[in-house]
Amino acid sequence: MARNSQDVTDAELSVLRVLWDHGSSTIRDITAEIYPDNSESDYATVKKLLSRLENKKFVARNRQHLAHQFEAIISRDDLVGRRLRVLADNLCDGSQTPLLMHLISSEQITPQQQQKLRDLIDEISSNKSSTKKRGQKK
Amino acid sequence: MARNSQDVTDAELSVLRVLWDHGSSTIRDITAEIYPDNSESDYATVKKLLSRLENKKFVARNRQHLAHQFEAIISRDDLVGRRLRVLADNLCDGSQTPLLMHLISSEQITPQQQQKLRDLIDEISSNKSSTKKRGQKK
DNA sequence: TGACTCTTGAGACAGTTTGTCTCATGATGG
DNA sequence: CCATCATGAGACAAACTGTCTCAAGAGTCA
Repeated sequence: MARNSQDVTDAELSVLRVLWDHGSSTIRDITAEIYPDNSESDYATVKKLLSRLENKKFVARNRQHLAHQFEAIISRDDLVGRRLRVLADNLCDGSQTPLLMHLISSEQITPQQQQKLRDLIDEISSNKSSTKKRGQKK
Repeated sequence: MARNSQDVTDAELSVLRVLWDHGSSTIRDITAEIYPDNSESDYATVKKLLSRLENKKFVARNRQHLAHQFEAIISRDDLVGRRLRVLADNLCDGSQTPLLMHLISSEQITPQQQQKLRDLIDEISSNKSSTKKRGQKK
C-alpha cells in the first residue's frame, strides 16, 4: 500500500553509510563496521540488506573474487536530492522553492554561511550558461 | 522496528491537506473531499485516520457539537520543517546546511528567485541583533 | 581426494505499520 | 419511540522490515 517509491530503510541506510565512508567493501567489512560483535546472523542480515539494496539499484556488486565487493552507486547527495524531491512532491506541489525558503528563514545561519550563500547565488547567476555541475566539494 | 519518530502517513496526509485547505471540518466534509463517491466505509476510514492524527497531536477535535469539528494543529510549514530535520539527521549528521546547499546548487533558480534569496539573506543579517527572532520553532 | 572453511542464494519468520472496514453504542430530533 | 446520524473500539489483510536458518558452491591444503 504505502508504495514508498523505492527508498532506503534505516538498516539499509546504515549499510550505505559504511559504503560511502569506506568505499568498496565486502559483507564482512561492513558487518564489522555496523555490528561490533559480529555474530554470524549479523553477517546474514547485512547480506540480505545488500541484496535488497542491489535490487533497488542503490548498490552494485563485483563478483570477481569469491567474497563479492560492494559499492554504493547512489551518492549521499543523490539520496538527499531524491528525498528532497519526495518531500516537495508531498507537501509543496512539487516545488522545491518552499523548502529553500524554509531552510533560509528558519535556520541559524552564521555570517560565514550567509557569505557562502551569497557566493553560491552569484556563482549560479554567472554560470547560468555553464553546462556541467559544479560544486562537487563535499 | 522502523520507529518513524511520529510522522504522518500518506492517507493521513491527504486528510491534513483538506484541513489545511478548508480549515476546520467535520468527518463528513473531509470524506466528501477525499473520496468523491463517499461510501460509508470511506467515512469510517477518515474517522480512523483522524483519530490517529489526534493521537499524534497533529489534529485537534472540537466536541462542542454532535459532529465533531477537526482542525490541523500542525501547519504545512511545520511538517516541512520536521521532515527536513529528519532528513538532515539521517543523511547530514543533523546539519541542515547541506540541504540548503543542495537546493541552491541543484535547482533551477530564476533571477527573480535569486533576488528574493538575496533579500532574505540580507533580512536575516540585519535582523541578527533584533530581539524578535524569525521562524522560531519548537 | 576429502575435510574444512568461507562464501552466496533463497527464503522463513515475527513484529509493525497502514489502509480499510465492521460492529456496538450514544445523542438528536420529530 | 424510533429512525438517523454520530462516535469509539477494535478486527483484518497486505505490505514492510529486520533478523535468522538452511543448503549448496568455491577455495585451500594436507
